[in-house]
Amino acid sequence: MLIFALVDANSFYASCEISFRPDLAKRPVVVLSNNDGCIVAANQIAKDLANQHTQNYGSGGYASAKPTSMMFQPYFKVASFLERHNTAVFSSNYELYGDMSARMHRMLGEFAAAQEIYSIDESFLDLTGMTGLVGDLTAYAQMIKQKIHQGLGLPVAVGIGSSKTLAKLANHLAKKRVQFKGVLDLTAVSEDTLNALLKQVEIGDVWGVGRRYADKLVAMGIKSAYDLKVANIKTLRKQFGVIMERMVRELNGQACLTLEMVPPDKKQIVRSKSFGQPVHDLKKLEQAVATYAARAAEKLRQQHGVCQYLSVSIRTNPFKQDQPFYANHHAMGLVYPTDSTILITKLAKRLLKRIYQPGCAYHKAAVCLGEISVKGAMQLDVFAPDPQYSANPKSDALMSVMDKVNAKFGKGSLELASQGLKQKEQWAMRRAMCSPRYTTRIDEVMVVY
DNA sequence: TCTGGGGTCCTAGGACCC
DNA sequence: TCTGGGGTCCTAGGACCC
Repeated sequence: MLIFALVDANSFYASCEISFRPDLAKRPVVVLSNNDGCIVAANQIAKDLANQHTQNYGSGGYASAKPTSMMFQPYFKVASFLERHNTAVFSSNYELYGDMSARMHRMLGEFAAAQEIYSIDESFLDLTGMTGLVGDLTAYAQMIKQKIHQGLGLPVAVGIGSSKTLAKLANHLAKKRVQFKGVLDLTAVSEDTLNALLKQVEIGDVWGVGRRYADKLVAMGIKSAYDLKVANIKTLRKQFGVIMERMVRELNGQACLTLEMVPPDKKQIVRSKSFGQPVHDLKKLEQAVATYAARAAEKLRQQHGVCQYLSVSIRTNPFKQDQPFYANHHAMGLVYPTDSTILITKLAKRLLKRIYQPGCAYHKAAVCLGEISVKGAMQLDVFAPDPQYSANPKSDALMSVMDKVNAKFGKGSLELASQGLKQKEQWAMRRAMCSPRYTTRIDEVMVVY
């Protein structure tokens, strides 16, 4: 039997801050998002406080699957309430959290042969076959928990199960029920006990069940994790697809998901941020977009990628009822995939100009790089869409075609030409450029596009 | 006054090809 | 009765995660 452990830090951002300020341990602590917009982390004391006073500020505008009444509240709505209760409030410090996260994951990696770093504050560990080495897994997990606390001052909970979904679920219970003292090993309990525990977990708290699925499942009479475990797998498969089938199997202890020890490269890199103040001016918008583009390009180069798709979006504040709402985005494919900051920022600015409307109070901008591949592979892909041309992708003939295009229409004209083209049209253009049949018709190709 | 910033996967249907 | 059939690519939309 496979055995997975999920180690998850409690209220990670808040705990990081508390770690350096032990005097805060007995006070409510919250951490705010970018521009101090809303609450993204709250320690247990703050959460309890909020639960007692939910009616004071309602459930908030964010549709979160599993809302804790405190999380994602706009800060301004709860600021005075928090102040009355002597809450410590922090702006987010992502460098600190990133550093603490790296330390925690490094430490956790020491406790198992295999580790998957699942998120900033969660690791899956492979504990399969460890009982012979370490004996009781609950005791082992308690030891892990204590080491992390001693080393970093971070409280963590450990859930153990025979599938990732069960480990997640065990972690959830370990955090919620004080009697487990932060550790629950579902592989060590009897079937009856396991089922009794699953009955106590709301369907929406199962990993992979968001609000939409939860609503639908409840309507079908599936209200708890146990209900899902024993539900008819074929019916669910038909109605929800393969994801739900997998969840049912995982709940039954059949591991369908494996540990991913090497994080895959990103398929898409996004940099988006709301502004502290409304921005009207194109120049200022350009600055922001150029910065985001440069950061995204940096990230792209870190994974040795090149992007083939670029999009820029801007919007006004959707919460401002008294102002007209405007949101738009524009995308382009790049005939030459690139990781160049200069080119990417330049093209991003060009896209921005297409969607910018004077007179709007902009609130947010974003840059997205997509269709990312490893450098060498993408070159081949782009220069040789047909196998018959792939023998020598950088053949003299091809290069001369490109030289010819650039000479005739100016450097960068290919990017310009491909703006707004559909994927298919781009391929057609590339094929046209690569194919000896078309080399004499470059002028036509460029004119057409 | 003041409302986050990232990501992934699956599916259905249409276009197109042979 | 039954009006071809199989395959791929692309896109949009819907769901989820932290």
